[in-house]
Amino acid sequence: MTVTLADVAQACGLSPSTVSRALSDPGRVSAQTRDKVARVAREMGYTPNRVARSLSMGRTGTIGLIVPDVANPFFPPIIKAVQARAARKDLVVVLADTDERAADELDRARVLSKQVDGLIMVSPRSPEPRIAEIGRLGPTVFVNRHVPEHPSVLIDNADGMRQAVEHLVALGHRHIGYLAGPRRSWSNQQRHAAITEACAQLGAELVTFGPFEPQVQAGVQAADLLQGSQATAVIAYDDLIALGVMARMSERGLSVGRDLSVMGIDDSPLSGMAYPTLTSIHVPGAEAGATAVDLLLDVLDGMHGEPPPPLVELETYLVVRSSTGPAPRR
Amino acid sequence: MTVTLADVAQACGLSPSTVSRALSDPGRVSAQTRDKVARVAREMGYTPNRVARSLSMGRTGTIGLIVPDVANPFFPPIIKAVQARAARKDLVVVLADTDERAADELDRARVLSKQVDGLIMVSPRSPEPRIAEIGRLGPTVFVNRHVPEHPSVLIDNADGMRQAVEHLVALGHRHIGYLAGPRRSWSNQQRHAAITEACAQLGAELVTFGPFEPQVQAGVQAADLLQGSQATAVIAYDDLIALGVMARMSERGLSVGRDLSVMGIDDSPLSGMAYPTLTSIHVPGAEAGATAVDLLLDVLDGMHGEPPPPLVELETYLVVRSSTGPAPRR
DNA sequence: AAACCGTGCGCAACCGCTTGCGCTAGCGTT
DNA sequence: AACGCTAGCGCAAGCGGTTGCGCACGGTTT
Repeated sequence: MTVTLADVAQACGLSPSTVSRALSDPGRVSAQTRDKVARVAREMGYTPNRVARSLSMGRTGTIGLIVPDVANPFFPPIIKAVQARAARKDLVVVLADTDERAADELDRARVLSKQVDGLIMVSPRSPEPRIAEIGRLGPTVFVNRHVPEHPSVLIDNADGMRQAVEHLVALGHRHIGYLAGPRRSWSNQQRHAAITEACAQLGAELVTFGPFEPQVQAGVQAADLLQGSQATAVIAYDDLIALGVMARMSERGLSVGRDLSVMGIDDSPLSGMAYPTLTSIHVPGAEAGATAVDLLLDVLDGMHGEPPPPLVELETYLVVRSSTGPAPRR
Repeated sequence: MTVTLADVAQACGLSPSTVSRALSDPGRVSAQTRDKVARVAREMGYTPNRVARSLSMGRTGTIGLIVPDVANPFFPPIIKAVQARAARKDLVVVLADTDERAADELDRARVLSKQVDGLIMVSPRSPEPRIAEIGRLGPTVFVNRHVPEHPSVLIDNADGMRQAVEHLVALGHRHIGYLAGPRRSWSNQQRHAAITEACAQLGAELVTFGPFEPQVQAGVQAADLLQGSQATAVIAYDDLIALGVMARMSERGLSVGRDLSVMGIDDSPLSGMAYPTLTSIHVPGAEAGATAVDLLLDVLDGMHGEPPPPLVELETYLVVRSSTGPAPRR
């Protein structure tokens, strides 16, 4: 049925070993042999069996990618970038979605780890010890979470949050709300801390609400909690929540950008399409994904000198749109 | 380092074959043996090597999923559903993104086909012969494209389009525009044909523009092409294009829903968040994804009776929001 | 008591490819 | 002319499981 290396070898009157070398490591065989093998292989329609190769080489040519929620618009660009970068390195990527269930992360990682060369964990929600266990499963790089002893690509949340607060303060806002993300989210912790600090330094008062799931629906709830608050501006943990807030506000007849300023984080493609367009902190997801692949490959290829675990931090920047405006007089 | 079946066997004083059976097919060994093996395996931290198993069984426990663009919001729900359904069947999914390049589909499919049990091709753009070739690579189910001799899950575009046109005609529109999707897109052809027919039957005049890529930016261009047209309402190939049109119209000071009615197709999560909210034809992406997995499994498991290639057609329905309204008087 | 049978395991081949090592032949040295 | 070296291949042993077949043993039939 399917043509194997042995078949080609027989057709060429050579041994399988030679054919193998001719195909994968030309230069170790004579020029004629190489050409002949190449020709016969093509004629016979030979395609190497990747599984067999994996078994004997101990390398699968596959990387695992685990994300909390494929449907959250923050992740697709990352997934896409990982896929693209991996593809050009002749790797395939297996994808797992934990549906925001932290408990599933370890399980999924366990399953995948047995058939991939390395793992990329994006925005993992698991508690510290469990994360460590995941790290022990095999070469792993973390995105959006700092894990000691492991390469990670992080977002410079501190800087982004500072820009956000500066922007609001410049517009005259003195009472700012933060709509927190999942309690277990590392980036939520980062963002919260950074905002707190920025507010303190810039003389704004901060009120925190939440935690909220990163979903539009949660933003809708959040909007109602804002009712009794002093806040004239809110920063949401992510664009989804921000969109929910805006939708609900508009529904209640309030004008976002005038009566209330709303900022998102991620600058997902949505932000430009919403109404009003959403001011957001741009987070370079695609870049993060590509970088993660690079780091992983560094670990896989260069088992040399054991360089200190690389830690890449990506810059963010503020994108001002129309959901933020001058603080209303009271 | 890593503990293998042989290690466990030795520790138990048994042969590898027995251990293998004890683990995968209890019932073929005595109760005591089964328990002992299970215990020792656990103690030693044995985890089967999936690659080795794949090689000897000829089954990888992996399915391939190829989509045109992960970043297009229509696809993530499908991906998520496929992943979820596969996971509960103990399958992992490898994902490939062709970035809307039809030419890449066959290549990616070739690569994946060698390490998966089956393939799911979502909205493939390749021309007929190439599709056939993909189908020959191994068990394949197609989503959003009808491929004879292969299981496919389709969207009942005809019905959806008819609903769309009926809606517009009921609002008094007599000149309708269709913003076509990629020429090679099967669903674009379907939709175009269905709209054409519906317009003919319902007495509306149809003008087609495009083709356009399924991107917001393309919608922006499309909006400008609409300028000189008679059309008082447009149906876009997908939500993205529709959103682009709306954005551009608003920018030009026109009121979508009054001056011009706009409809999308897909009813992606975006539609509810846009401004104005987008009337759209709901396409059950998640359901399609899950169904595709089921069909694929049918093919893989039941090599029995060779039932006629199943063809599942999913229903669509109209979701009226505020981007469509009565036709303006002229 | 002899023939018979089912249960529980082990043997060994195999899945398809990679790779360390050894052999051979042809070449250049001295 | 005898010898060492190297380029080019083949042998065979894995990689870690699965599985058809046969064997031994204790227990039933007659």
